[in-house]
Amino acid sequence: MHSPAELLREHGLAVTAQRLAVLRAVSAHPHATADTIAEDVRGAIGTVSRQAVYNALGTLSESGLIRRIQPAGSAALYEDRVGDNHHHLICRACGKTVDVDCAVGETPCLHASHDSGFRIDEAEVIYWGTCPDCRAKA
Amino acid sequence: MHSPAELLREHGLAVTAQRLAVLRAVSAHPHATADTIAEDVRGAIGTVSRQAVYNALGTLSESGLIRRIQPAGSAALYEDRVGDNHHHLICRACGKTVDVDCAVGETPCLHASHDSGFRIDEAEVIYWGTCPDCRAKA
DNA sequence: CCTATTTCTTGACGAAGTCCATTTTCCGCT
DNA sequence: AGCGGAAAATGGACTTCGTCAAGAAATAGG
Repeated sequence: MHSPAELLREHGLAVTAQRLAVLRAVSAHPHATADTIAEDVRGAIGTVSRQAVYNALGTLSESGLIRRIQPAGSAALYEDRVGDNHHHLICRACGKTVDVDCAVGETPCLHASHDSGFRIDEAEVIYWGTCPDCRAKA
Repeated sequence: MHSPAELLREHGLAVTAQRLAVLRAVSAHPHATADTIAEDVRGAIGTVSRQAVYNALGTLSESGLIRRIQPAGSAALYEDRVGDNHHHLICRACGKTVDVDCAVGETPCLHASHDSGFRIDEAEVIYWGTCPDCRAKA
């Protein structure tokens, strides 16, 4: 088992209160925006600059400790569920975002029909629809 | 065969020089940004307000005459290839975007493993990778 | 404990897009 | 053709999300 602090060190990152708080916040609020994360972090450690939050989220994403998703028409969202090739289902009406496992198998759509010579490293899948609540309202 | 003007009328939209020019521009530059479209339109009809371009692109997208894709880290792109469930392959380095047909079949990933009660209307797939040119440079 | 490096803070800046009030254009009707 | 109401375009201010950059502070390793 690794503590969050150890996790950071293993990735060559300095351990700071801000980063730890960001990690915790992402874990506590899956699919939250940078803004929401910042608020949570402020509640936890008093004050953080917006830039520190963006830095932390960016660095942690690059290190693979968290994952960033950027759905059309909204700010970027962050989650701590990484390494398991899952996708997202987003409500067009209210923005509610839920995880979905891939329908097809291990690495679902990881192979395009024709790769045009590209070296593909990720297949990003977003399902768009209407959530039960918003369907009820309509 | 439908002329562009007829196409607009059929969708209950007024026919304006701006819209026609936007349609032509999208057709001429697949995967272009609103900005590029605006420039092309200016070359064609002299002058357009930015807002008119955004309006046209938005309206045409809603009517299904063009399609908008919003890749992470770049402005929205527009294309006129619609109705054939195809996806996109984008180079992380240079942003080059190419169409790919779905690997799995007709409506490829259109069914998530568990829909959480959502009514899903679209599966958006973006493959990320490195294009041949950028691989050569590296 | 001391220094070099990394990280955080602050504030200005930038891109992409939206809002809104006004003017212009389109389109069905006569 | 000409007219009147609806739809669309214009121009400009404004938001939101995010980046850049310079200096201050905290971290890590000897």
